[in-house]
Amino acid sequence: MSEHKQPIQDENKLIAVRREKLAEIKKQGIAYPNDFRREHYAESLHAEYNKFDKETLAGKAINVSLAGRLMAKRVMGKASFAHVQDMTGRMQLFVRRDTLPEGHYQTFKGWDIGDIIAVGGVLFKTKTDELSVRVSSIRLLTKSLQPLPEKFHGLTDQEQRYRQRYVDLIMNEASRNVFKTRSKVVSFIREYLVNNNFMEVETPMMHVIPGGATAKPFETHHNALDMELFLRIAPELYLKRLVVGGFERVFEINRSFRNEGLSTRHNPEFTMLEFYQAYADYKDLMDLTEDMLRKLAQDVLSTTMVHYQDEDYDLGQPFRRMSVIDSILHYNSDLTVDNLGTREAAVAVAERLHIPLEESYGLGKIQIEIFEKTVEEKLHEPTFITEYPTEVSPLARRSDNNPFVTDRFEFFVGGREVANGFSELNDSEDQAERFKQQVDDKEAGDDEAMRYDADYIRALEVGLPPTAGEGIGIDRLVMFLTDSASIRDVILFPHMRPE
RNA sequence: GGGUCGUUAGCUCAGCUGGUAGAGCACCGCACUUUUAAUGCGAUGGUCGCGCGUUCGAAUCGCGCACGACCCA
Repeated sequence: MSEHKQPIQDENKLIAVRREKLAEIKKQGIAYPNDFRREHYAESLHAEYNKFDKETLAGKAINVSLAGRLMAKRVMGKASFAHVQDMTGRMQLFVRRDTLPEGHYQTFKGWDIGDIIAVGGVLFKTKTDELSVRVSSIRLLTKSLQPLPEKFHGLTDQEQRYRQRYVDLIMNEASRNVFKTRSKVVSFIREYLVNNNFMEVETPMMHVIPGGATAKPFETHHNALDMELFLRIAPELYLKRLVVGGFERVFEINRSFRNEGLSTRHNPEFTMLEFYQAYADYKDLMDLTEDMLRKLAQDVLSTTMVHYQDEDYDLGQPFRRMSVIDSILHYNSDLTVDNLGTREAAVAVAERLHIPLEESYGLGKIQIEIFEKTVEEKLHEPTFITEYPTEVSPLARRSDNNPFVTDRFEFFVGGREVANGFSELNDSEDQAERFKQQVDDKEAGDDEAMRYDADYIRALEVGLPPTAGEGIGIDRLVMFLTDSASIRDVILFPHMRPE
């Protein structure tokens, strides 16, 4: 965004009035003091003292000091009520001329909604039994120049909520709660994995060869080295190098970047958990995922029942498990195994479903197209889908029973993909062949196909122990747990076009 | 990329078949010592997203553009 400072004559009158007040404050001394130290928070005061009745509370004479944003102000002549909001909640203030030093009440009356203030006083309960502070000292710490949205409707305009998230967070408790939940989700997962002997690591965000997923990368340039670099599309290949190095359980929670369209489910930068466990297979990870998500919900929501977009989901029940083929047959009663058994038959099915196909698509890719078109959105209850075709799984280990498919699963809930895991391909020769196939696809015009990563092959040649790995989209998981319809609602600063 | 809807005061929104731009809240002034969307009285506040066109006259009709929301691919 360009310079956003506006000429004074363009400012509206509300801001002009506040700027005049600020000028007056500056004239009188330090306008932005930073010597106040608070001792209390709204939420803990409510938790501790709401239970006492008026008389008991008065007898205790609890002195408190609070700071926060002035959110409401009701002046009734020589006394006023106000609400101050801190990071934990709100507290009502009872401000009387006669209990403040000379002149302070008059000053207070000139303050605006949105100003940051500090107060000191004694707790009491009003005649409606609301815990409040009888204010005996009051200071302005930061003058707010921008008027906040109207108190009743608040800020409802989606665009402004995303662009001015700071205002959204001031005005909308629901929005604050989403991001508090998000923070808890990440903390819980970190703790869960660390408790299971996983080690948190950080791997490069800027890649010479973008790998670990099929997606279009963002390109950038290193000036000193004069070379092209890519923002990572996944950390996968580096994390497996670490397993080669002997860190047998590693995880990373961080951003990846994909140069794709924006939608309610896609932001160009998004947060992924990836973790890798040696001497484990994809079934072990399904078990881990199920256990982790169940405990996550219990920890973060205090229940395994999740309400998402008008439906209830119970993460306490065992998660369903079915193969790609079985799921297609389950949701397409008109199809049989034979309809999916050969490329010709599958093409016929796809064409009937109006799925656009490319010449290069093999049977496995076509099966997945049919799966995505007819099954994915119907996978509401928690479900693991397994046996993904090798053709669409260039980094996954082939199944011992059927080399057409891999030891892979994806996890769906609420009709959305949330996790993707598999037994890792640790046969360096097979991996080299698969990279070559990807390179061929790329040359044939698939700009999402992977590149050949020779160092990764060398690492596999050093020897990757039998390992399983998984990625979980944190944004989508948080959407599910916070009943958010759009990924923008769970990203503090979602990508927007410049104003 | 396609479709639908939206953009009017700081915020939330009205504004009919084209005829001088409205409300509530906020803000400013006055009154008010237990209010909580405080109340009462008074005043102020607009590039109607941007551009072009039709018209005597456009917030309103048409075309284009920008930004956003939702749906579809």
